[in-house]
Amino acid sequence: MKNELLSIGEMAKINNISVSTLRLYDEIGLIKPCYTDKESRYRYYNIRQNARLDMIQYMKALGMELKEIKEVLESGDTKLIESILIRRKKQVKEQMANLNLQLAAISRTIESLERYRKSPSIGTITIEYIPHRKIYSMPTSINFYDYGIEVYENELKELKNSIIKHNLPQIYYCNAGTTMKKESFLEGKLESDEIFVLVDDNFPQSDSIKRIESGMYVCIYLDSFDDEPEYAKRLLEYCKENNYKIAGDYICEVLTEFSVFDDEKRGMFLRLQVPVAFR
Amino acid sequence: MKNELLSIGEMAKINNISVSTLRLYDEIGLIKPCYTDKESRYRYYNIRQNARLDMIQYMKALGMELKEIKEVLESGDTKLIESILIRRKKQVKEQMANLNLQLAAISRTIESLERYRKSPSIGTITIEYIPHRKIYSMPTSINFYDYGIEVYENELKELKNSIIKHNLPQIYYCNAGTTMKKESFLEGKLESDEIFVLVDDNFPQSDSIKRIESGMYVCIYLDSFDDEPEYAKRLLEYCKENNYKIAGDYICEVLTEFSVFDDEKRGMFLRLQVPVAFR
DNA sequence: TTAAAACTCTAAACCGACATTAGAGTTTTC
DNA sequence: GAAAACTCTAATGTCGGTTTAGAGTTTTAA
Repeated sequence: MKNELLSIGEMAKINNISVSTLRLYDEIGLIKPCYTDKESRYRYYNIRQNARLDMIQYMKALGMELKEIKEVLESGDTKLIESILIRRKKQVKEQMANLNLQLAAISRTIESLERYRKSPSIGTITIEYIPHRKIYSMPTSINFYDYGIEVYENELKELKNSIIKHNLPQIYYCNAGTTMKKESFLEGKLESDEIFVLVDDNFPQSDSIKRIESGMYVCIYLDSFDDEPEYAKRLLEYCKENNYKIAGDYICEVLTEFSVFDDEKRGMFLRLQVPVAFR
Repeated sequence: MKNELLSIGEMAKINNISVSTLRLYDEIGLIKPCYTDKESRYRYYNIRQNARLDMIQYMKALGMELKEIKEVLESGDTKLIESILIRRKKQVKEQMANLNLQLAAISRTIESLERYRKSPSIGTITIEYIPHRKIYSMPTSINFYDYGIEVYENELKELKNSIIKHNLPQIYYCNAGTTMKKESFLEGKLESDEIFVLVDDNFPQSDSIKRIESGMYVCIYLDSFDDEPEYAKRLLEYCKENNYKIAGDYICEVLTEFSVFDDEKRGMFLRLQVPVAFR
């Protein structure tokens, strides 16, 4: 085999890279053809240049930027590569943590959509066992039942900002809800107590994390916040009629939220629930 | 709290988003301000629009593209979201697998650089225990010792292409090496047998994967392929002088490769090695 | 030798999801 | 009423390429 020159196409082919990428690398000075015809401006490479191209591709595979690769190749400084790689390692770890959260959130969302499709119709009352849950919560500063949706939106924003401020993963910001003290519920008053988002075990521990115990709940389904007062009343009446003993605080839980139908209103699927004791 | 209008800046602030992003979303029709002043063209939002913006941010956090989000919001089709999310889930899993390989490769590279800095000087002969290794290998079709570096480069390319063709992770393409039969080595001939890359346990099983057993090796260090014949000879002589019994095939291993100093030659750190038996 | 096929050239535009900038106009605050 | 703070549009930059158009060059086959 002779010391042949390779055209850009040949060089591209044996290196599994595109011709335009090779031209780009020439342009930014990452790897220059060993010979360029002065007339035709055709680029010609040498098979020995594969070494450099391999190195470039390897560093790219490690996630380094072209600028960094160029710097490293120009300086010939192994300390520089090392510092870049150490930085990159941290980055990759962060990315992986993010992807993990994302994957969990995607799964939750798909499940939530499935549940939505198979859920009972509006107004249905059920008695369900609900496993324990974890919530990230904040006490409400105003009783939004006395005001409109705007106040609720504000409270929700504050909850979200609190998550952001504490550098916690924002991806749980679906499946929100509110609670109300058992006493208020029993009196038929609507008094918000706290606002929350459901989180899972991946969520970092903090003071704002509470556990809602598992148990039997009497539930009613609805699809708009506006109807909450009416449906909460129905729920209470149902419990009284059946002599169920209410064992804890009332929860209004967003099962699915897709404001896809209306620009301004939250398109929702809600479940109001109170724990009941049978003994 | 009144039904106030929010300026773009206020809207941006409460939603932890930039003003320019809000303008972009307006432009592409993802979320339009509920009112635009006809004179000043100032944009004004309503706090109830947070619902839609939240939804957008949530879908973005799930890794959906703006185009997809727009489609979903416009169609109001939960089936569409689901199909997008299922696709996305696969994507995320692939990305995670890639990042895992990348992380391992970065660690290997950092280690390799460290080793390079602490390694014995060129020509040093050592007797080392080397743990077992796994290699992805191909028999050489030409004895490149009889030809130049070009032939070696070609063989290396073929090995790489074989990895690509079989859809195996390319990131192992560092730490290459060659082997030679024990008999050839003993006769002082240089006859390449196979060319390989070192892989780890993450690498998928295949017919081309071989195991090199752990054991005691007599090694010599060098920094250029050109010197291999001479150093291989020294290694053989050393073994003979000390009456070491050569117990297996000769290996030429690239410990560190950084062609950062020279455009055309592989800047390398090599270790020639033969297993020896003491009993 | 010549025509066709295959290749290569430069320069510019495109991708996505924004960020930035310039220069002009508007609203709020003091 | 002035200054500060905000907002507007339109254009440009970011990264790592890919694509395209239109022109020129090299190789292949007849």
